[in-house]
Formats: sequence, structure tokens, C-alpha cells
Amino acid sequence: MKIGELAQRAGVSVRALRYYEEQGLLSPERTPSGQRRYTEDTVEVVRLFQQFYAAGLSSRTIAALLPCVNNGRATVPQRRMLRTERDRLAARVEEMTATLVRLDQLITAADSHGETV
Amino acid sequence: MKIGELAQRAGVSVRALRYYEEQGLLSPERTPSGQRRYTEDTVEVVRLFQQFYAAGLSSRTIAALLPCVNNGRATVPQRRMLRTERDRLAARVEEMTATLVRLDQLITAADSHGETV
DNA sequence: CTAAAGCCTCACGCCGACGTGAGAGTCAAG
DNA sequence: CTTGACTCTCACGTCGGCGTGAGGCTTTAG
Repeated sequence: MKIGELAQRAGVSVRALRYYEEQGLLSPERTPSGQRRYTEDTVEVVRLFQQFYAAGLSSRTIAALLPCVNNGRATVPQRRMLRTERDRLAARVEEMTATLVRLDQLITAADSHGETV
Repeated sequence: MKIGELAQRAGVSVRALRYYEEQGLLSPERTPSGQRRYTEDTVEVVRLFQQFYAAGLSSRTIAALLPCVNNGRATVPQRRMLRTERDRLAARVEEMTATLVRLDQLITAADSHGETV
């Protein structure tokens, strides 16, 4: 499929797709005239990228996870990477959960303090 | 206390403290010569800021939460803000947890695929 | 008293994930 | 065969949270 359709179906901008390619995350075929042609599975892959970006992973990190995403395979150091990133993400989730608790404390404090200030 | 001490005790840079002030997060007293003087409680406040920043909140958002942080009080719209931000954060935590699960899937897939590729 | 350390205010630099034209080629429909 | 919708490649702009000097006062230790 062409870049416009992929963009729409994956919920990102055309610019973003070109950027992902620049970062080594996508390598679409090209027509003789130079236009990009993507396969169906790319839709899901791009959505996964979005999820990773949203989780705070960088292009570099995502690029490093690519062998797993594409093949389901990975060398030993790649698997170490995977676990490292997993742990990093888990730590961030814990931090944010703690922050959530703090916010809740602030809310209950504010609520109990003055009801209709 | 002076800015350098606060920076060290709160674990941020002097530049960061000046930046927080620029964003309306801090309003320290000034000596006649213009130097900033902070109170003890500011140490904890700054740490809270760091926690909020780490959770992805912006300066604007943190500024909006200030009345609660400082007074434990808030007007009705401020409390709405608080809840909105809480919900936003909660949503992000859920997203990231989902991403964590995805990563775990990738890991187990990679592990079960080829043991010592 | 003097030197070093710390503080002050500009104000430009950086990085990452794109946005946003500019200018030009390409492709399907009428 | 033209028109309008897409696509291409530069390449600069943006935003947020600071880093990093520059140039100049102030405070503190010896």
C-alpha cells in the first residue's frame, strides 16, 4: 500500500512514517518512480511503534528491538537489551504509580479541607 | 537557604531552580542584593516537582496544581484540574502497563524461539 | 584586603519527534 | 491531456526542560 493509506490506517502522519524510515524502523519497497510501498503487516508494526514511543522509548531503542518485532528472534545480547528495556519501563511504571498515589493524596487533602471554597 | 544548597539538597541543578521560578513554580524571597532565599519546605516541594516532571506533567500543569501543593486547598475548578490530571496519568500508567505486557510477550517469544541463536 | 566561590541576568544551544512549507515529479480519472 | 490528488526530497521551525557560557556583582574564608 502507499504511504498515505498506511498513515491513515495506522493513525500517524505521513511525515512520521518517513521519519521512522529515516530512523531505520521501516524499509519499504520502492516503485521504479521512487514511491514507497508497504505491506499489510506494517500497519500493526507502526501501531506497535506508537505504543513504544508513548511508553517513552526512543527511536534508537525501538530500532534495537526490531529483530524481535520482525522475526520473533533475537541474539543473546539483543535479548539482554529487551530485558533491560523491560526493566526500565517497569521502573517507570512504578514511579508513575507512586506519583499517582501522591496526586490522590493531594486530591483527598483538597477535598477534605474546604468543601466549597 | 541559598540556591546552591537547595539545588544540592533537592537533587537538581541551579539552572533548573531558576527555570522553575521562570515557570511560576517557585517565588523565593530576595536579599537586598537580589539573591534568592528559600525556605526549608522548598526542598520537598522541588522533589515533588521532579516527581511530577518524571511522570510527564508539564510546567504549566504543575503550576496549575500549585495551590494544592502549597496550601492543601483548591477552588472547585482547581479540583477538577487535579482530577483531570490524575485521570490522564492513570491512563498513561495503564497504557504503559499494556506496553510492558507486549514487551514481555516479545521476550518470551524470543526466548522460546531459538535458545542460543 | 584579596581571592575564590557563589550568585545574578541575559541569551544562545541542544535533542527528539515530528510539523510545515517549497518546489518538483507521478498517477488515476475524466 | 490535463487536472487535481499524492508522492518525493530537502531543509528549516517548534516545544520543553534544561545546559552552558559570558560578563559582572556579592559574599565568605583566610
